[in-house]
Amino acid sequence: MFVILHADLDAFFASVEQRDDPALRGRPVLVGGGVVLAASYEARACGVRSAMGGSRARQLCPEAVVVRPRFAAYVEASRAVFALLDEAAPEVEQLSIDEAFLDVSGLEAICGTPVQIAARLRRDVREQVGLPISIGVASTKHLAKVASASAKPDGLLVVEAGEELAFLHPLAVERLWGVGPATQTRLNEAGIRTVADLARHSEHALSHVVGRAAARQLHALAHNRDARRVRRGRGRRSIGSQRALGRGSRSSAELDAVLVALVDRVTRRMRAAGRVGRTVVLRLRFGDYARVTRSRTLGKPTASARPILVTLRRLLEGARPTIEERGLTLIGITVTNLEHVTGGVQLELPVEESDRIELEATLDAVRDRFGAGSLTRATLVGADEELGAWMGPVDPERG
DNA sequence: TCTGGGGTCCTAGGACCC
DNA sequence: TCTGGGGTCCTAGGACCC
Repeated sequence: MFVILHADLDAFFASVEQRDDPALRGRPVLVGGGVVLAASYEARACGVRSAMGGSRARQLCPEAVVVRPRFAAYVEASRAVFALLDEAAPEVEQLSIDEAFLDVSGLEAICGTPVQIAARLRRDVREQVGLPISIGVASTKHLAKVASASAKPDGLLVVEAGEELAFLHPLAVERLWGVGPATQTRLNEAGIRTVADLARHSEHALSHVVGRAAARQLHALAHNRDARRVRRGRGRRSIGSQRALGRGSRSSAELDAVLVALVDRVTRRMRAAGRVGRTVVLRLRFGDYARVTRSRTLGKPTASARPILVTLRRLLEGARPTIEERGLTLIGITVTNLEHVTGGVQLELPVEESDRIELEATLDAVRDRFGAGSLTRATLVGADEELGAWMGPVDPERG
């Protein structure tokens, strides 16, 4: 039985602004003018939500103070919080700048009960970083995440062992992680409104409503089956950058300059991270807010600007008629199919028995010893062909 | 609701190979 | 000339998350 904490800073960017400027405390604060990146709880009381357009937000909450985002301050605050999280548990999985899972199983003798750990963490973050943080405690990741959302703002919610389904089933389906507007609409149209409704349907029946993969996930979650473990980051799968262009039309030279700047930014980040990528994606948004993507896969992975830029220019050229017709409001690029820069060592690990638990433990030990990003490829060579086929699902490439 | 900047994962069709 | 089944890779789009 596991005990998992989900820790989530409340209205993170807005809370940092209120911490650093006493004049903002107790007042509705919006971070970001064009689009709301974060809204303080005072602003949320008027109905403002993050990702809302700035004009709509000011209409709902005319007395709100709008501040410019200060990303450096948020990164700094996040680092300070994660330093405390890392002290609180051996296994910490960062989900985003303001959110993490902690595995506190088996720490009772040393650190106290999970509730004590969570309470201490909340106090430390408040006293040492000056920010409110909500924590959910439960036996699975998913439930801990739902619990922390229920605990907000500045709260602690524990779902006791044995009480999981009683907590989960009355909730509306959109409270589940992975159910957004589109899935919610489909489920509602099928008469499914609560998690209990979801639990009454078979996985097969759900697959007709939301597709196979989503059905499998929702069915499992509705029965509180979630075997995902807390683990340190796997390393990113893609690196990208984008730029909104506003309404006015741009010359080819201007568009090319934007493209060059984006390629420069992305390839710098790739080199800094020691990553190379094979697939280049051009992302465009038009005047009517329709979006398209165009992609090309290169012969070999790279992090240098030239081949990536040349590829993107060709893709952009292909889209020129549409751009001229509808106007362009956003250019984005993404490099995916990332690999780590090769070099380093190759290890050969003998596998004594055809036991995938053993093998996974061995791979985990390699990650622990050399870092999560160290393991880029595992080739399984068996004494007979059975082994390779049987071992396939282990999927060690995901290191 | 009139729209930022990052990401992740899934689906589906087509090309191509055996 | 017509016909299988399975697998992988690529491309495009969609949904979701913070």
